[in-house]
Amino acid sequence: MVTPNQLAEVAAAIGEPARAAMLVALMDGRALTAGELAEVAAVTPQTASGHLAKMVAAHLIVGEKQGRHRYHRLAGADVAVLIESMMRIGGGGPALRKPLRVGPRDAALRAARTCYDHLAGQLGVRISDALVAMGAVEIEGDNGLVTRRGLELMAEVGIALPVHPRPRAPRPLCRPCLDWSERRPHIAGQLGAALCAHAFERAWVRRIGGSRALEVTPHGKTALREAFGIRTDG
Amino acid sequence: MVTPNQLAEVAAAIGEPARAAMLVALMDGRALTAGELAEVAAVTPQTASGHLAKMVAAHLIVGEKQGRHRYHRLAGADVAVLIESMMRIGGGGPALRKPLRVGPRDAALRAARTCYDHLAGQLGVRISDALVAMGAVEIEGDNGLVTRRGLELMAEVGIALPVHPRPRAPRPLCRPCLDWSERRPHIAGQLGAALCAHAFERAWVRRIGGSRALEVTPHGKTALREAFGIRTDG
DNA sequence: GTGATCCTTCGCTTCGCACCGAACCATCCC
DNA sequence: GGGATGGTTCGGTGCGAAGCGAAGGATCAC
Repeated sequence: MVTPNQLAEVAAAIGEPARAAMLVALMDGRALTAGELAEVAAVTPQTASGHLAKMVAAHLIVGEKQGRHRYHRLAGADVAVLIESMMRIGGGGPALRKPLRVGPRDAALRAARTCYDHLAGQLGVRISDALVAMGAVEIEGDNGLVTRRGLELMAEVGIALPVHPRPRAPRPLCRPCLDWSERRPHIAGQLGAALCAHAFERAWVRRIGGSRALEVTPHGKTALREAFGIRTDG
Repeated sequence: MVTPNQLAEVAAAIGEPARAAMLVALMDGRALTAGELAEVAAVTPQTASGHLAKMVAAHLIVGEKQGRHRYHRLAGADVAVLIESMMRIGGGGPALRKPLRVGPRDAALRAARTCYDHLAGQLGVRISDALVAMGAVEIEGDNGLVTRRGLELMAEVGIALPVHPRPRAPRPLCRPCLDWSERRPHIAGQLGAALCAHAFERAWVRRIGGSRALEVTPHGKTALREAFGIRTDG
């Protein structure tokens, strides 16, 4: 039998403006402190503490204590895609009224953004397409895998991946994630996270105004073309 | 800029036990009257009326007046997959604790069920695979299309589809829908709905105890093998 | 027409919970 | 040690919403 009450609990944990604001702030995959989350939600620290406890109990976020700070992040990519699909229903209007014009209206968000811990938007999809075309990864339906050639390529570029990629690992090496705006898969999983981290470390991309939107740096344009043959102008 | 408040509105519209129960009852794609929904939610009709109005305002369901009855159904397949993914988070526990064992625990639900208005579960995925193998449909990422050969095949089997399948129609002819338990795409859209309706009309399948779970009838096993070459025993 | 059924609107009560002030732990810095 | 900073716990207040009873359309059956 299914569970209507559990459904209500999860939804109720999201359905409050302050908590929703916190979740949106966590959508980029970063871990934020309780105080920072209190600020983005415009509530006092003690109120935020209660909200965070509720969301942890609902398995939406996880908290980790570090010194006198407590960092919170989304419990998983599942939560991120859940929230994105909810925003699509709420923002884009009903599917029956306006079937077109899905995705964020902000052009910058459509061009490039982070989705949980990996790259999304046109940039994410282009990288994904390029890796498929190069035979580095294979994507079929809901499953994805990194080929031997892909492992070599990542090593060349300098992206570290686990040496023994076990199947059925706690976190898959490569997993397709449906892109919100492009409606096509981009690469998530450990490979997606590693690519994203690498892009930040080498300053291929940087956040626009601390948001989820990204811009590709001039140096990044060159590096992306050399590494994966991707054109990012246009 | 993104919209935390719209997110909260949608979630709040789901996050109440009575409303969640109604949505779960509508998950099979049928349209239920306000009175029936009041019963499944265990509230009085006047309370249910208020709940239904809220969910209509949140674009989760749509209401249609017929005589003195008012039928309500989910606003779209988007809503159905949203609710399924929410139940996955709430029911299966956090993704970090038990990464395996996704999908409904009920074996019958895994085998065959309805998802909104089309077939899902092993049965749905097998039909989808068979149609792809026969060249009747093509699925690529988030897009799907019915080939000329597929139209011929449907005509042979006796499944009616719109004669002029316009691209960008208000509802796509064929759309892949990620299967909850199988984690692979099955066929939704108008073709998926037509297939499901046909399977019910010809008594290929029937509901188990009025739930979303389906069983394939002996006659259905034969018909599915003849029409699409699908084995349903095992 | 009259009665019955289905649904909605109105008024009211009650309960939950978001919010903050104050006080209380934990940790870091000096 | 003392002080400062980040978080949490504890009461208490107030708003909002879920719930039902009663009354009011709307539609069908006769």
